[in-house]
Amino acid sequence: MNLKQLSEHLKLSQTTVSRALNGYPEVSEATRQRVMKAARDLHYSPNLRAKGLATGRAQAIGHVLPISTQHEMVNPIFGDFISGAGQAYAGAGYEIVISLVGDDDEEAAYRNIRLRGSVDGIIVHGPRMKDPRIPLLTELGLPFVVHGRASQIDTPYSWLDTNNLRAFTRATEFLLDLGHRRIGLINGLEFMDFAFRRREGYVTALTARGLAPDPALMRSGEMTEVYGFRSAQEMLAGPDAPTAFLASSMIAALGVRRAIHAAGLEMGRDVSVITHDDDLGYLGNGQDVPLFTATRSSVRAAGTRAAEMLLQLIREPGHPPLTQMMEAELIIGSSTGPARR
Amino acid sequence: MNLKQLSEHLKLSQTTVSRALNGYPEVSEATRQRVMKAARDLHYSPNLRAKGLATGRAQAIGHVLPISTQHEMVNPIFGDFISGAGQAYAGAGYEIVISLVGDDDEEAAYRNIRLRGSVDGIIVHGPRMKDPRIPLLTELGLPFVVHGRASQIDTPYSWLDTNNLRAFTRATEFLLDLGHRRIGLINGLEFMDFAFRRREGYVTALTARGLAPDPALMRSGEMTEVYGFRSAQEMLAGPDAPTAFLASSMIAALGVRRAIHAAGLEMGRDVSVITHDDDLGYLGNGQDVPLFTATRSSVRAAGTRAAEMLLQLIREPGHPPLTQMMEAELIIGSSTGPARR
DNA sequence: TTGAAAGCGCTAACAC
DNA sequence: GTGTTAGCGCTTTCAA
Repeated sequence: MNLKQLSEHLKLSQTTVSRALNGYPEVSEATRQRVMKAARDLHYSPNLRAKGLATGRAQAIGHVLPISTQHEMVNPIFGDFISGAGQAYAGAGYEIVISLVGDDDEEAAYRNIRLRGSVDGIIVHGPRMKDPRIPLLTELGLPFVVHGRASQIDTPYSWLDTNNLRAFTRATEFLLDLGHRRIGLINGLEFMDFAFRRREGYVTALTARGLAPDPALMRSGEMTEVYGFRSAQEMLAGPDAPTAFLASSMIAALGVRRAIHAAGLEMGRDVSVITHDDDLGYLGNGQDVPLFTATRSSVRAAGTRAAEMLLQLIREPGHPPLTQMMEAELIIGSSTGPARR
Repeated sequence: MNLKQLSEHLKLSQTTVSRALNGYPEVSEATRQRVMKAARDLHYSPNLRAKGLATGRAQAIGHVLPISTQHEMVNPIFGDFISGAGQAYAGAGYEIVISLVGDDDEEAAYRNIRLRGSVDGIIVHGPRMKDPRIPLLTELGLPFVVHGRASQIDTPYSWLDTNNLRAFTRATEFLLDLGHRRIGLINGLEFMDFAFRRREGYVTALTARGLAPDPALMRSGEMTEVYGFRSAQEMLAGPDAPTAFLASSMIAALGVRRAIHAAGLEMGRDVSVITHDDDLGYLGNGQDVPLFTATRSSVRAAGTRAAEMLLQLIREPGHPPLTQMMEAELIIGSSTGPARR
């Protein structure tokens, strides 16, 4: 069933039917009702491609996932984020288009997204500290919102981010307050902006207490379990081993726990661990588990919010950039208890 | 830059340019080269919407995620699966469209996907045992491939699935061989097909050894850490506590480990745990961690394969259904060691 | 308040 | 081998 068929069925012109369906004021209320009813009864659903061609709007939002040989993992929160975003799009009649972009031909890929015209705006995922996509997209004039930030870019752009610096500052302070002086940092890849900011938070807290950050206690890598295990194992084997760890992901923290166990130590007695867990939001309520967390529902909320921001930018071209900071919750469970030092 | 402009620039008709670009044989090689070069130089990229309108093909594949109030989590492997699928699509020039479908208006949603014409085929995620989407899509004539299966549906359809039954049969047998007789099953929601089959595997292995499955040792729920913790805690507190656990997800297994620890027991000495981990494929190599695993790369491979299957079905309408079974790897690490009973 | 007609960017008969 | 022309399904002037 297409517009033409529907209009013939109703003995009206396509124009009138189209107007009735799209809420134009000039159709009489009677016709509108009649059209609406027929559309429903006959299961009419407009062809988005045709509509897009005619209007120049795609009625779709692109979510771009950078796929790199250096960091192969797709962030597991992606599903939750997109499900939140989907909620915002659904109301506005937008579809979601996923684009996977390798780091080899990044510029061409984004230019093509623009030229192909299949999206009206995009959400940029996984920003690096000096992400070239931001000036590029600005130049291309394609509305976009970054999920995260790029610390080394000064020109204004729209973003929504978790306060990673503050989260790690607080976590570090918490451990310092418990008396820890040697705290291992098991961080993500630090060319990724979120990881860079987390380290900044860690370093900030240490230096504020007059402690010099020790490079031997800082690791940066792709956050797998094995990475967490090896990093913690090396630190624990070294001279002046850490009495606490700050892990940038639940998975890496799993490895850290295993290393602690393998060293014959006990979590919460000999060694404390705090995890930042926005990469596994569905952990539950974190009961008894010490962590900073962006829970599933907050990741979803972030997705919805980012989508709303983007839709606003699309609706109002020329609108100045929108930004939003989300604070991470700090949940400290019993097993963090003061470590024996 | 569109076709018209490009053709004017080249002083050729749109037709010829279109043919040259799309590999039709009737253009002379010289013209084709000239056209290709100009297209590259001028950053020409065809408008997919217009192309789709003209051809009737959308050049896009839909991935449909069921969003339910009963199981809110988006499977974290989704990102990896789609990144694998994306690779297959990229080569064929397809885009990825994500649709989130609630369980309230499922039928209407799928009908609309069909009518809107924005995808040429879909991948169905998260199948339930008797999933109504399968007969519906068959009726609609929209090519589809199910990621997983629906045990209670007999009519043939295309699917790609992990051998969950076999994985859990083997895991259970492994524990039985170690001398365990009381094995707790921490399973996913059993109206989901994967969870149903996993229980079948567990039950099969027990009964084959003449053991009756004990309902007190079987749990079904959404796989959070808290769920694993509570389930294991209850079982351990009961009379005749289990000496081993089989957990359907890494996250739930985390909770199980915590419950074991809280009960004053030790993993690998008092209690063994095996995890099926296709929901967290990026765990690493599982070294020292006992688990069945669909690794990140295998999840990705599954995505690629499912996509290839779908593309074939789209290319050859009327092709009989394709099916593919993937075997889970069994990785047993040292900490599984025979339990003291 | 309604309709006729042009056009969005592209493909595909059908000529030549 | 290349060009002309008529759509694909919809929106949007312009006219009535």
